[in-house]
Amino acid sequence: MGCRSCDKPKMNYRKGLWSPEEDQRLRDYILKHGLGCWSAVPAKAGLQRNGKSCRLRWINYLRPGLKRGMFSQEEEDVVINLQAKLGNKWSQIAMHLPGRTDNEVKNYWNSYLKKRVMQLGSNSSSNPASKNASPELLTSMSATTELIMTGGGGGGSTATSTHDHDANIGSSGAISAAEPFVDQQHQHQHQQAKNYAFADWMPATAAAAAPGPESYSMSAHWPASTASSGNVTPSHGAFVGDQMSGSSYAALQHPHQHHHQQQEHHHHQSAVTAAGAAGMVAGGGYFDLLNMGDIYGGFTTTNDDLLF
DNA sequence: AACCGCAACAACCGCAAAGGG
DNA sequence: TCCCTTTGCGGTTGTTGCGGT
Repeated sequence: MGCRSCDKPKMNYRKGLWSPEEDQRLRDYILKHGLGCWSAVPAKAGLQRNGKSCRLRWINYLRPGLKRGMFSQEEEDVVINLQAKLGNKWSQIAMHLPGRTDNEVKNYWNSYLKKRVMQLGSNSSSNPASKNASPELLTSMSATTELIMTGGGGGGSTATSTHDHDANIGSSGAISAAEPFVDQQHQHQHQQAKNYAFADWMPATAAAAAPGPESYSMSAHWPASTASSGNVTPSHGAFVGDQMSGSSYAALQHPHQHHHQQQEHHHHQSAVTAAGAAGMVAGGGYFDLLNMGDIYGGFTTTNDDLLF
């Protein structure tokens, strides 16, 4: 694992959000050279980031094949089930969700699912909707709730560690997707078609059709002034690949209502625009246009083998 | 209009495992 | 076998923007 040939002088690494330029550099470098020694990437790619940051950025955001957008009902159920069975083993959970990263799963759990599970746990006796949930799911959810409850009350959005409770989790086995969980509470804060379309992967022509900061997808945190500076030339494409067809991810279209629709709209309207230019499918899973076989040839990232 | 609380999520931090010299 | 470096993972923090008061 060691990579002594990659030794490099210490330097002041940049921190914080990635600029489009940095993304472009990293992406270009990896597409050209493939994955290798992360610690060498910053220097070779001309980035003032540390390798760790580059790796994280690649895995969580730039990597082709990532599915952005709302979690489908199936994905949600898988997360709930696996969280109950495995605890906070986000990387393992993410392995069952092609296109999702552990960070994304973790964030989704911490910001939404955990509360929902807790809420469900407290309402399950009186909530008629719970009757429609599969026994397995309810079991797992109650188990999850128990784990959370024993972890301490707490509110807020701060993550509460629930792992290392694995021993308490029901044993047996096979992880099966629960039946669709009809939940009236699903008029919830589920993320409505986020559709941040991986827009920076879109072809330049498509990007040109969706000009402005909006075309920079979710790094939308990046100041518009920078993003729209014109220095960035997105050169990638978003597409809904064959990976989607025939899979349960058709369910990405499920019509969850978003409690914060306006907020989501604000956050992601840009990408919708971009996606419109690049071609998108309702429900919003996005895959890269590039030939994944070419790109993934030498990749060893955690979920890669599951993606394609 | 200003302030505050909250939600969402990107990114950082620290630790442990893995692997080469 | 030990030491050092890299990588992977999970927890946590920081940033941004919205809604409510």
